[in-house]
Amino acid sequence: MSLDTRGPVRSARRDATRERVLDAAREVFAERGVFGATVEEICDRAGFTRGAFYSNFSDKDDVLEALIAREHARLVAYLDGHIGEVDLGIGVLSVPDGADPQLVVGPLVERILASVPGDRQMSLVQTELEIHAIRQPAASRAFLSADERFRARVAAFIERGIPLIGRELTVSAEDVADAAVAIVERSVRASLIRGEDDPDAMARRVLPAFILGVSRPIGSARD
Amino acid sequence: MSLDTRGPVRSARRDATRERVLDAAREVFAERGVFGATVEEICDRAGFTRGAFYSNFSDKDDVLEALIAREHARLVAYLDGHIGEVDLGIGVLSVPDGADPQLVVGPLVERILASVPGDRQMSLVQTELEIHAIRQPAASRAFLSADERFRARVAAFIERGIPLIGRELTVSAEDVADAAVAIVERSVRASLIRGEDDPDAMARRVLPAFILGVSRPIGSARD
DNA sequence: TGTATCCGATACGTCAATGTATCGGATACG
DNA sequence: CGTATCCGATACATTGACGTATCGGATACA
Repeated sequence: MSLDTRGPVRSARRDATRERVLDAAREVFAERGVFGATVEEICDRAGFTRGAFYSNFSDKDDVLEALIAREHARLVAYLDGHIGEVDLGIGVLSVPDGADPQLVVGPLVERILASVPGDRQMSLVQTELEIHAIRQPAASRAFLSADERFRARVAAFIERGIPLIGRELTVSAEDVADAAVAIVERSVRASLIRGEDDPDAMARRVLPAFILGVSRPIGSARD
Repeated sequence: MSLDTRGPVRSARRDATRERVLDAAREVFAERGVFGATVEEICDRAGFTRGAFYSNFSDKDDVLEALIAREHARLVAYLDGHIGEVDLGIGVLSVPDGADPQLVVGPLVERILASVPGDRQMSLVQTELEIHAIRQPAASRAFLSADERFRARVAAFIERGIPLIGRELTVSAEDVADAAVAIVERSVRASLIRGEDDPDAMARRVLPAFILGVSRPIGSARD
């Protein structure tokens, strides 16, 4: 009469095949879109038959949910890791009072961009998950709250970072986060569309000016 | 032995049903994605049977191509019309030398945003067409060049507009165009995801600061 | 080593979507 | 008013994707 608290089944083998299926699902969702993806193609790419799939997931929506969770977890882990690094960077950069702000912001942007994954599949999956959330809000609660937390994290980072370069925001950190993310994402997508090599090129050129535009030197209050 | 120069068949009736099919295709591509869309659903929404469809288009790729062309034509027409209006607006706004730039840029941004269509279906279709171009570059030459021309037009508008408010760009007009479009698009999508009412809210708050950030008063040259 | 359990593979029925071939009503035209 | 043409509807064969039921090899454990 063991209590048997097992919810979803657990085993090394099972976890491994779930991972392989999720990897494949990521590819297929990226290339074909959520609705265009077929269970069959996911299985092919994973090197399994559909038997394996249905033994691990109930249907396409189920993998989608699992994938959203995994993507979010990865993204946050990635951010946390690299934003840690960036924080260190800012410490190193710390501002000689009255220095040219361009010269401070440039390297900072450089560091941040270097820590952002800008590959094709990432871009496609994120976009696909986002527009799926617009199409099917009910089916994407997970994405919604994940997105919210991601945004909060970026905003918090900005809020902490700006004072470290001797400035203060003139626009809410959330809005700055949204806009900055928008610029980076579009930079990546534009480079993919136009077949350019450096995904961050546009962001690198624009972000410094943007950051200066939404902030002012500490103490120079207007309004 | 009439020369018979007719390329694609033309008739009022034919054109009308093609339009209805294209409208339906737009809906379905928006809601299901290009790969997820089925000819059947397009026909259902258009109120036709598949017979009508195959009499007018050879397959899904064919409608897609036609839709890309139509969307681009519409967008450009829309831009031309409304950018004309905005030009007038700038004339009216023209700057009292040395005025607070915020006060000049704010209303300008307001005008521009008012002339941007930010509805759900537009946002979904544009995004879908864009990521389809990334997935299938070969199949999307049309979108590619259309996108290029659109971008050039926005850049040209910015290049003309900035001096009219007494400033000059410190970043290329193309980059500013890319980033501004990115911000507006994300503003719309974010409001859709979060179920907010005003699609342009974020853009309205951020764009003025952005524009000031990528420009400087004429004559205040640095570098 | 023997045995129970797990889990991926195989096989099957079902259904939806495709594209073609054909039909028939409407429209254009003499 | 009659006839030819156009074009959307109908019918059909085919394919591919789905989900279930079942089988059998591998792994875990005594």
